[in-house]
Amino acid sequence: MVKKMRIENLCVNRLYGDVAGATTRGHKIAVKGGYIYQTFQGGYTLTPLGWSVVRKIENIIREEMNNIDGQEMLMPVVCGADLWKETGRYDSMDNIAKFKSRSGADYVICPTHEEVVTDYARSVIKSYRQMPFMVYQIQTKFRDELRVRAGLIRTREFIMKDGYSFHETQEDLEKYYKRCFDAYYKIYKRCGLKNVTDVMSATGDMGGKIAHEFQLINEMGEDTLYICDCGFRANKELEETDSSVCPKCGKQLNKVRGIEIGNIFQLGKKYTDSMHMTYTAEDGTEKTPTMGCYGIGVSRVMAAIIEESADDNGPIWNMATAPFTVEVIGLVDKENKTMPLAEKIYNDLKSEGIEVLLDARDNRAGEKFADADLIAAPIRLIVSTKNLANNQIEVKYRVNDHDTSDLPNTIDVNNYVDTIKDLISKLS
RNA sequence: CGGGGUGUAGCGCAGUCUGGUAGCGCGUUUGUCUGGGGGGCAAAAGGUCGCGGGUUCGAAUCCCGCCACUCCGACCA
Repeated sequence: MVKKMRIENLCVNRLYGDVAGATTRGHKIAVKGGYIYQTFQGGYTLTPLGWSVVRKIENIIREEMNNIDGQEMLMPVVCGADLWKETGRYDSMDNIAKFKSRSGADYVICPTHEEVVTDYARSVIKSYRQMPFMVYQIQTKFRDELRVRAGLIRTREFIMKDGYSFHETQEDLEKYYKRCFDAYYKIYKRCGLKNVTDVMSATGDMGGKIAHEFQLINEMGEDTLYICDCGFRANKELEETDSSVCPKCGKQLNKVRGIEIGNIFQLGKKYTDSMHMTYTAEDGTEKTPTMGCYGIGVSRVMAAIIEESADDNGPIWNMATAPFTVEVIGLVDKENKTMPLAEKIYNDLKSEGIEVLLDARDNRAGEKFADADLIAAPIRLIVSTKNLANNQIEVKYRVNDHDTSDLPNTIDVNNYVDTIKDLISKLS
């Protein structure tokens, strides 16, 4: 899936002026850069640019989930109401969108998939030998939230990675829970998120006893976190009692804002009990498995990256998440030497399997640079008469997870492919 | 769902109070000059002024109803 594109054909609308209704920096940039387009209140179209970022985040998540033995699958978005009535959540959850078919049957648009996955698992699992296992999916969810906020930070429709594990014992669940916990930190790091922490959280609609949220500490966050020097960390819902004192050590709690970018739960037997999922244990008796679930708001992660890493001109991706690896900009010259060379570099990089964007428009430099900042390819090549006079191509970097001070500012016009491949690996 | 706000050209807005033939900036198209951080000049295209009803000789403007969007709150990946 090698992506290459001329900028004028990229079906994305970058804005010049103000973005009406955007309250956070990240929301503004996401709209201004043309990553997202609001289709309705709480529902965004991911443009070719935004979707390519989301796909990269998804693939990072896939790799890390597969690394902890997760098995990817896909469940239906819409579900008959029966499964939800089995657990009682059809009536107890407020944000389920419900509708009736023409024949009058009740349906829900799944806000999460515990019921659906448990129904599947109980049809598959007969023996203790089949456990433990974890299945996950990356899929669109819909929650009829009362209020939306800040672009992709809080929407009604969103993309979520949801994983579900099944175990014989609480000990085994806890062991796996820890593996997943660690995998989450790897995911966020690979996505380029920096200020991530975990807090104990309330279990809410999901049920169970133990739950953790992964939070990006950021002023724009809608969650309030309480953090203590002794290591105690909790979110507001859990720690709403005497909010100023740590329940562990008695010291003063620090209050910070966070964007929730993941949530994991030790569910216990809430679903397996109510949905009568059993297996035959080693001793021959029928037993009920215990369960964990693991969510990441994928589209929200993209929003969180922009919220955390951006300058006044646009987002700052890393190599793993940027929509293009390299952008080649040809600056107009009278002799018409720069554009043919820009085209050649573009084609050469393309055939090397590098995701590359070409800006060879007959526009002024300022506009091209502004667009480049919004698209934010980590490596920017500028072909101009100025540097061509010395047989050089200028190179600029847009990353914040690597020191680029030792990297070259120009590249020899006769040997750019190897140099660029080397730069890509250095910045990855 | 409560309380505010807004709907006028692709985007951002003025005009509404005080009714009288639809405006500005940016973008788009054409020409031209320019050419390293969103440039200049000239011309052109583009609107049932959110929708429905009412008042009036005449409604973007006044009245009634509806819808959408948005901000703050309650709710949550």
